[in-house]
Amino acid sequence: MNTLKKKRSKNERKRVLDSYLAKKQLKSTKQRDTIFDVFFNHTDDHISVEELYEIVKKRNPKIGFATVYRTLKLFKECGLAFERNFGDGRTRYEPVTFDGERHDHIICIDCGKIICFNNPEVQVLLQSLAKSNKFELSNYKLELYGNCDSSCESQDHSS
Amino acid sequence: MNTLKKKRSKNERKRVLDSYLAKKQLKSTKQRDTIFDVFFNHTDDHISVEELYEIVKKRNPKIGFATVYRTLKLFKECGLAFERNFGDGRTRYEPVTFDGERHDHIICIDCGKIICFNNPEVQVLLQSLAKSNKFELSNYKLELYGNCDSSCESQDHSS
DNA sequence: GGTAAATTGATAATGAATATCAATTAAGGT
DNA sequence: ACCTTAATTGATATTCATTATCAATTTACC
Repeated sequence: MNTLKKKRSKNERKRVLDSYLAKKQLKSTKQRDTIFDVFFNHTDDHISVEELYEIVKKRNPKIGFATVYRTLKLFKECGLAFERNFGDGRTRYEPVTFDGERHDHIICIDCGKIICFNNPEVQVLLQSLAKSNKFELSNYKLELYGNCDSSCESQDHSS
Repeated sequence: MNTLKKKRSKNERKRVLDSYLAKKQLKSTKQRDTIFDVFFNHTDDHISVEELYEIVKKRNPKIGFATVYRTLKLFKECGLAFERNFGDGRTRYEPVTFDGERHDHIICIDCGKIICFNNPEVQVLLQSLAKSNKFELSNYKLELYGNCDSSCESQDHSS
């Protein structure tokens, strides 16, 4: 089931990309296909451009990093990827998920424990909030910070 | 009333800064005072370092931009300023407000326009969400990304 | 296959942020 | 007020991520 779902959204993504390329009179290339595969099959969220470049290079060492930059920007333009900036000075990208598969995080300030949650109520509220400000919501970033109950001082979250 | 409030939080901030300087054995300087005044009296939220530097320079042309960078970092360290990264590659700072005046942002992907909003409903919902995950919520980060209605392609957010 | 236009990859260039370092300045003791 | 020490400043150089440039290559369409 999980596999099926993955495959389906991969096809959906491919369609989105292809239709965007057609619309903008851009071309389908091997490099874009490779980067597409690597990016959307990568399990980690929010990968940095350089990390992605390193993986892509293993598949095809001839691909330059400028192309990776350009392609991620392309994915972003057609709504397939989201750009994130944490505090470390490098841009990260994450796949935009379809049909409510998104999740957000609660992070414990003391021990670094991270809990994922998926709350439709939040999504509805934010949607309407954007609308009342005349925005078409396409994504959002939400992180909760606080303290978890358990005695959690001992853990570390430095990476 | 508004003026009173401003004055009070300014004094509170001054106290926070002074006690931090004392604790860390740092020194009080004219440059820091100038930047302090300009930053906390500036009406715009989330000012970029360069924007702030331009204003500071008018008061004291001898202050270098490195000092502005360093001082904003200092404000951040002692909890007086938030560091924010929107998508435009430059770091922005905003004063940390006291007594629940927090606000969040909607950012236009195309033109970079930023709208602030303060929605109690969101805060209540997130509070209960944290609680149901056995977390004591102490802060959160929320940014909405989307497209604003107006023909925003023509706008520019680079300066 | 041929042609026009988009794409690529290597490299140069940009731009924000930080490091360096000699000169200056603040703070505390005398 | 002076002295001493250590922090600070400002000018400049440097780093590092990202973007621009451009000749060579590749794609799409006829």
